[in-house]
Amino acid sequence: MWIKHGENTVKRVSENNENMLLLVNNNLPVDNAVTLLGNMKMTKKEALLKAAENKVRQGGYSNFSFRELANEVGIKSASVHYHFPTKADLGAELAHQYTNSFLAALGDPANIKASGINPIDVYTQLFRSALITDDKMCLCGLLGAQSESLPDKVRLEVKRFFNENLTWLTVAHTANGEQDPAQAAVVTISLLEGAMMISKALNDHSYFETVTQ
Amino acid sequence: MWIKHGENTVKRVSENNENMLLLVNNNLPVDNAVTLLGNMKMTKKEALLKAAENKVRQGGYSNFSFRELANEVGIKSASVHYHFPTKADLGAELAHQYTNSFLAALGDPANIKASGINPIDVYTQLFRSALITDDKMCLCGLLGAQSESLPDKVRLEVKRFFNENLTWLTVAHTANGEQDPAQAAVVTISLLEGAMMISKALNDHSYFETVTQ
DNA sequence: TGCAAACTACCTACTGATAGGTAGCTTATA
DNA sequence: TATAAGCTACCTATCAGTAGGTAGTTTGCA
Repeated sequence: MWIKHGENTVKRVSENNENMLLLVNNNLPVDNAVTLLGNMKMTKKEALLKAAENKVRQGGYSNFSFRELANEVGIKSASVHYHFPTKADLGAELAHQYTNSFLAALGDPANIKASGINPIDVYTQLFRSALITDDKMCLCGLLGAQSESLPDKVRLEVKRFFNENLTWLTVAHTANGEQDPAQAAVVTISLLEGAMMISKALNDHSYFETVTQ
Repeated sequence: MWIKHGENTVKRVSENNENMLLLVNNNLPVDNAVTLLGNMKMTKKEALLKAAENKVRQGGYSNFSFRELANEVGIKSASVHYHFPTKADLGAELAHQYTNSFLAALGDPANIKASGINPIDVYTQLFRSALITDDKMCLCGLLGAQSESLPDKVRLEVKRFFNENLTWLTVAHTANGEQDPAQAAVVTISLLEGAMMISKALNDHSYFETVTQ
């Protein structure tokens, strides 16, 4: 079923899911076909990653399957392999993008400090919103804990998350005039990841607040 | 193959694993049949829990299967159900015993303080040996992080671990004359679990040492 | 004889993965 | 401008392997 709509073509993809509409912008490459999920516009690939993120942040790497993701996104499980050849590829790309988004949201610690704000407060706030807004663990925190059982390429991306975060925090603590910024960096990230873990385990965000206050 | 040996009967269990010997003490109830794993004497049930602990501390709750455990212990997967009706029962008992062993190893914080030792140092040392000696995560730390995806009875035991630990630490910090012992307790456990997570993720125990020094 | 602790033999559900096919679109060529 | 070739993003059908779990049976001891 095709509906012409200006420069776009809208197609109903799934018969048994009325919300699943494929919107093809005729000026865009086919590659950028987007899916309307409520108000969110995203490609199938993005939707798959988003669905996987939710699952992994609840129960770790083995908490998602190609079938589950496919059902949520409205395609068949075999088609997921078109976007991600193997599960490890999906996991690695997920951790990679998570790290990039995280760092982008943080911004430059020097600029933050220059504008009169403590970069450590910004860092803490990002962890807080990950826990409170999403009510979920840090993706790489959970994956880091189960590091030993991960495929190599996933473990490598998780390592990258922590190395990049330690670098950012070391710069931030240096800007704050800390005497041992590298140590302060490890303490900061340990405290936040740990507080997140306790809050999830006891199902009570106030533990996170107790630690960060 | 059975070998009489005094009051014991030794049986080779697995053909392709020469170390797997079943030692039945004829004076003990059959229930207490013990397995020789290297120098360790333990019942099949204990051996199953030990094998499960190793798996879970590497990759979480879904990182062990009845088949794997059975192979390691030298019985069939169906026989595991004799000791643990369901996987959730096994997981719950595992977390329960882990908590008990942990608390037993800690001892009484008041007694420790009375003998002139800082109980927080004892607590830190127990975490350190869990990480360094076993090269593994804290069982309940990993399970706590993936709390949302656990069966109810397992999640409950994990909660118990953290509640008991927070109680212990609050008593310890009170003995130390801390102004806010409850807050100090959450900070202590967050820091240690977090440091463990980072050390596992980056595969470098020195991060734990950096945090605890 | 009764019971603990295993066994054999299965089952259903689900896992990630592969092969081969197709509709609609784009690009290069004649 | 028409057509051939190739691409994207899916599809159906199927695979071997593994998951947890069950029913009924056997074994060796007390």
